[in-house]
Amino acid sequence: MEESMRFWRKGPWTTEEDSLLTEHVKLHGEGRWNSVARLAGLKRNAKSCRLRWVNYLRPDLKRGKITPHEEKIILDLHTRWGNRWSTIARSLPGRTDNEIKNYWRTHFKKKGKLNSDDSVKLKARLLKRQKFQQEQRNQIQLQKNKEDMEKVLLLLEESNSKVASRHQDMVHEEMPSVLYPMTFNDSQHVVETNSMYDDFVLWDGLWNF
DNA sequence: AAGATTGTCAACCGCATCCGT
DNA sequence: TACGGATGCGGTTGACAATCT
Repeated sequence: MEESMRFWRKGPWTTEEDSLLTEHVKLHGEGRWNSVARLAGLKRNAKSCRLRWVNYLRPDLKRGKITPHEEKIILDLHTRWGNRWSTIARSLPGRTDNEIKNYWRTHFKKKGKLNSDDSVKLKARLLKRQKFQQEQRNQIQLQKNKEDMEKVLLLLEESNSKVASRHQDMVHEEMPSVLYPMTFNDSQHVVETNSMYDDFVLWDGLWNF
């Protein structure tokens, strides 16, 4: 109650406030931002303290411009996740969600409006690459599954044929689920891959929507 | 040179979710 | 299980700088 009546300072942080907050977090660690504000002698609310620390004072922050490599990652992940900035930020050590959000808005959102064709082409290129990578992963998995199946069949052949035939159904049921896809033929596999791709496109569209 | 426009980024706000009681 | 406070997230704002006319 008393806290809500308190007059909180707003606007840009001063160097004194920064050092007070930094010292306090160094001593007591992150979290409990309400008490941080009080104990550090700051006239700032909890949210303001947390934001200042996370976006500006944290020692592991990377300063300077977003590199082309980071830009590529941002584009890639935004295609996949949409505006989930904190999720994207986790893949870019030293960069904050706020930074990435600002970068996206200034560099891509407007460009998208001015030249939607370029944006569409870029997105299509990224999707194509992702589809290719996904198919490669599927191929690897398929190959692995075939090898596993051959091992299982070998074991089955080695066992008594009568016992094997009596328990074949059971063995199949107990087979690890990861082996199931290998029962598909190639054409079925392509269908499965394409439907996964369609799902991805659909979800991507929904995110952007 | 000066005003207008655009770009950048720190900070705020409201809402959602988490977590302890 | 319900409630309230703490925390996190994404959208938005506003101040300042840079660029344009």
